[in-house]
Amino acid sequence: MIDPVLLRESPDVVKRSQEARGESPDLVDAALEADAARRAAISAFESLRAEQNAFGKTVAKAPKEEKAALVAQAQELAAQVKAANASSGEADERFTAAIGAIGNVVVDGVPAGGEDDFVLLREVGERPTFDFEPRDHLEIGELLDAIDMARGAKVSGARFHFLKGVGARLELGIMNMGLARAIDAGFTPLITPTLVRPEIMQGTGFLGAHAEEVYHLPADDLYLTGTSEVALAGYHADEIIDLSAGPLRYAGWSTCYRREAGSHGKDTRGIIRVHQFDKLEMFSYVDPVDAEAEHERLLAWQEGMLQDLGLSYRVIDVAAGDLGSSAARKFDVEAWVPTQGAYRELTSTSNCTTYQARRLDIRHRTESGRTAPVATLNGTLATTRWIVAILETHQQADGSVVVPEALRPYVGGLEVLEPVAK
RNA sequence: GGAGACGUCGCAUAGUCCGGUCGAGUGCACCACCCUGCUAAGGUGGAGUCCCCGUAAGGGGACCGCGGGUUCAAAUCCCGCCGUCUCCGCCA
Repeated sequence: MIDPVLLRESPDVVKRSQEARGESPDLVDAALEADAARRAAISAFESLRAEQNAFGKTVAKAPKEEKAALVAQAQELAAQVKAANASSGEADERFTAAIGAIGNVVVDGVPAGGEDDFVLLREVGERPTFDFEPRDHLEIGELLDAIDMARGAKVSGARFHFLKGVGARLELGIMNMGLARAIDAGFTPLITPTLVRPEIMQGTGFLGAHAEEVYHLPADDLYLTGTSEVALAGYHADEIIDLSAGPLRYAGWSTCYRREAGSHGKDTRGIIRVHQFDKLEMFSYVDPVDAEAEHERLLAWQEGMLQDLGLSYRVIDVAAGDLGSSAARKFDVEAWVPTQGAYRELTSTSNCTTYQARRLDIRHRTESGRTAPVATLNGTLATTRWIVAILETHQQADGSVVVPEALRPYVGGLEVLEPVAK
């Protein structure tokens, strides 16, 4: 949730952000009213409670014979307190709902508008050209006996796949390459739970507009995570963490599960969009003043990976209307996919400022000794989908694929992936 | 799966049977000062988190795993949930 103090003192800032997102600025006024109502209700309850507490002490000290009369008086007060407590609780719930409906205040400079209103920051690397008809990633994957969609569907249904042989090695290689770099950069590796409790899923904001995307196990009331960000953010929930030595950085390794509920018929071929994949995710807890700088650092680490894998890509500053509710700014790095003649998202990095931390109650101690919410940021360092860009970019006429040099140490020194005769 | 124990202010604990004098004692750790002069001891004081009112000083409220209930009043009684531990069984 956003900072209630900002809401109260600078509602115009919040309204502008809502407008940039294409969402209603009226939510801001509604939240302000709910805030005023909540505070009035709290005050009413607290003064009654103070009276009751004082009265309770006189009852306790009173001699036995006077107690009965005092207790009778106290009963009236108790009923009032109970009612006031209930209405302050309701007012608080209404306020929480009202402020929770407001998305994070976007960072200055984020383009307004929707999906197509992103700002292109840069294009890096030569787009590959071929003197033969390039094959798409699935065709190559099948030639290499690396990707098996048919058996994935047989065993688990549509949008499930097997990675086999060099396919499996390629995925582990990318993930391990990312992990090695993350460790070099000071990240602590973390293999995370992929089933989480409702409050963690809620706290990270994934049960909002995109709740349909999330697998739920009703028998145990647990959610399957679509990214390790969920567990990584929940890791320090309800804690006061120490940032005096700099950011806390984690590299989360996990399988991710997504229902892809709203994307029937989209990207049905191959492993671009699947229900289950693996991902290595960077996650930083930082002092809010350092958040934008950390965002640039996460982006730089991502770009370093793409560059060393020899991929052509562009970086976009995602428009406000296309941000999740927690993100104040998001950069996507999209790789060129030759057979689609398009850039496809390989990584995404979001600066959630204090929005997520406030909901999960993650704080640090400031220099003055007070507590304050931290900022959280996340960014992809490797996922299954990268295989698409790697196979297509580095393919050769005979169906073989050259392994980028930087990746070779992570796939047992393989230099070229050769088609398998069936 | 069966049986039982436990969850208190950083850590360790007292308090819970017999509800009010307990937002809560003690030890350790911590911070400030004093004393002393040495790799330590002693003394005094301070210190939790969150919210509301207030420019501030200050005042008020909530918090004893979480959520309900009983009561004028709950750390203490009742119920549910979560978690930890022990034993038995079962399966790796």
